[in-house]
Amino acid sequence: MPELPEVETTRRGIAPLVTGRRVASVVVREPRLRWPVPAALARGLTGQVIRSVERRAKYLLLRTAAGTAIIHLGMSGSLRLAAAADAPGAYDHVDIVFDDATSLRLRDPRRFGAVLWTTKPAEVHPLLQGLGPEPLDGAFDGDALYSRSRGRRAPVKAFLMDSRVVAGLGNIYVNEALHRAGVHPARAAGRISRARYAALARNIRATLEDALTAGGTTLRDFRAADGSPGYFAQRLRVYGREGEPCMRCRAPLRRRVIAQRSSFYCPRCQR
DNA sequence: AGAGGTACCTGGCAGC
DNA sequence: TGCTGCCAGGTACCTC
Repeated sequence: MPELPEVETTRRGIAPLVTGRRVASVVVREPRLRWPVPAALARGLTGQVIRSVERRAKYLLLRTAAGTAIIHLGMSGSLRLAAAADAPGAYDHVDIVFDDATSLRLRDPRRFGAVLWTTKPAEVHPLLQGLGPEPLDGAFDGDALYSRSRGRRAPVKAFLMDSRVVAGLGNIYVNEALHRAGVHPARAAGRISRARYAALARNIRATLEDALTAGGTTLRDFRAADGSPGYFAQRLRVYGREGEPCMRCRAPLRRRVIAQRSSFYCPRCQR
């Protein structure tokens, strides 16, 4: 579920609650996530103070003096602060317990998420190393997309979902940004002009910022760290709206699988 | 190098 | 009510 705005919403929710707190223990009830939760996580985190909570793409980074915990929410993960008396549920796989007995609790029914530990700078971790620019950074613009896209015949939708091209864009927001920019999702990435990539970059940024303002998108079960849902689902222009009229031109929206994922678009005003 | 397919795992929902 | 089949927000990894 979580794309960049949901991960960032989570980060903003937990950062003030865990920054400066000391880890007393780590409880791993189910280590079988995307990758096994390493024993080094508990060894490394215990006794450490959380210095900051940062985000790179869809990865959350809990930084300490000894190393960094890397957390990915996968498709169904969520994080919240649990009280000491709060009994864990069946999908509450990992608790990072603080010295006041509250804990940062990872819930992940589908277990596509991950919790890893690195003592090196997180930026050089294999999962983070090849990532493209952050779409909300000032440095991200259409030229970054244009120059990488030359010669690429893959659909622009697949191109934009490649985290080496731009970090953190998932299926929902790619659909939305392409609609806003008037670009057809199946168009070959290498056959889009510099000017249109500039518009696309602007619309990627605007879409993500709007979603952040709304607290993310709750389609099924996304919840922010405080349990509140995201309200961006009501503002989605194309995602999940097959057959409904395009908000711009009233033509019926279509759904089609592109790059193995559902794509929603307007056949009239996306070219 | 790039493109396309597969795999991981489980819940929710539509349709019968 | 219960069963079946389909669908899902991510992404590493494999092959061609």
